[in-house]
Amino acid sequence: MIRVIIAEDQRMLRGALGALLNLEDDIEVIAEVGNGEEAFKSILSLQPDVCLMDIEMPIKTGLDVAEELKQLGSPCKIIILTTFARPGYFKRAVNAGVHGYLLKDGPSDELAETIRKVTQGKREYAPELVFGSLQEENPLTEREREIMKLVAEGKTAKEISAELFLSSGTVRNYISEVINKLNVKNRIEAISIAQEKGWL
Amino acid sequence: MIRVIIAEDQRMLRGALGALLNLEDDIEVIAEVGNGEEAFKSILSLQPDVCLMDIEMPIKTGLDVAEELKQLGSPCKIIILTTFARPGYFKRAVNAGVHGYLLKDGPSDELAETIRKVTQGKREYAPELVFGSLQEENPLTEREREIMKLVAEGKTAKEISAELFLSSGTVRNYISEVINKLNVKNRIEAISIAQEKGWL
DNA sequence: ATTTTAAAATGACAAATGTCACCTCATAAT
DNA sequence: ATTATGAGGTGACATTTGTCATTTTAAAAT
Repeated sequence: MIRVIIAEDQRMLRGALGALLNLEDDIEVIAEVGNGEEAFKSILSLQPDVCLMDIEMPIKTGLDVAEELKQLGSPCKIIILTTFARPGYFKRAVNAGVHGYLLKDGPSDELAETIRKVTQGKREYAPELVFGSLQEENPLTEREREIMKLVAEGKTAKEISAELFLSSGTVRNYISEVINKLNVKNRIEAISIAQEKGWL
Repeated sequence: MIRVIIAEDQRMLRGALGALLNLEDDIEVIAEVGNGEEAFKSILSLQPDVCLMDIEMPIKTGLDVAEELKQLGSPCKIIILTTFARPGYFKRAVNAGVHGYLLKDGPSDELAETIRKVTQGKREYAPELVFGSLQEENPLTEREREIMKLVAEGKTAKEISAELFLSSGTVRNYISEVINKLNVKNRIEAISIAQEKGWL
């Protein structure tokens, strides 16, 4: 019997996946949790074979949990299940030694099969990620992201400069640089693109 | 036997819900589709009793579909299933005569029960929406929304004026009016607020 | 028939934005 | 010791943006 924990903050999906997996004779869902911290705790206490884990969850992300478990040398196999095909996420997940990385856009009927493979030590990654077409790498520096987030809230260069203890000229230089990098014509388009790609 | 169609663009959730509902003896999932247009077509051709429908889907939103079906006088009961508790969405849904409005954050085990109630003509709305703050109404006119959508893409007043056959001064007047209505200081903040409230 | 209202336009003005060339300073690399 | 490199800065300039008062026109409302 393969013992599984599901960590996913959207209740409807969590419940549905639980029901779906419980249909399989060789799989048993022993817990369903809604945030990263609970996931971490219940993996330690219940010692499941596999944890199906979302990335964006309250308190701790799934990647945080995976990294901490790796440090502790936990034998629990992690399968990341997320909406996001961002290369940054994927890279971090692979480094954290996760055994699977699936997309919520993928088919639900292969899920059980993936769980079985993973318990045998195999690894399974969504083909979209392994082959090309991974979303572009975030080209913005930390500082640029920080500033663009404030820009996206509608703050002016002057306000941002006061908040970050810079001159307003410097802020405008940063924004200008971002506009240039993203190859767009103004800050609003830059916001629009950056948000769409998840770079913000 | 209650015949159900599921319209949801996230495959994993769609598949899992399908499996979940097929467990019930009195419910049969006769189709699963991934966008609004397919949903519309298959409701007309397959004549299901109930359609479980997401709002944000490719091509057509679930609300668009619900409204068109109402016009045609379709007997199919619609249950909206969405992440978003926006009052604008909810109100539009009620006006379109939908029989249910559930949140993806809600429990999955009441889903089958809701479907049964709805087929009996009852209506079921997520309590978060019925009680508590069905807050602010969208204060923007059709024209203002149209312009703000373009503004949010980073288009300049001049570009928008060319696209809508207006003068750029008029466009700026509209934007100014929106900024005033939303009580913010510039177009970017206006975008930020309007998107947050789902007014866009 | 007259008044209201809404959509669209104009012109003028101050403020904010985007660009660019060039400067300073500290730290890392050679 | 010298050279990049990167974070931060300045000043100048042309555009764009935001505001406002005022006008025109057509469609509704009275």
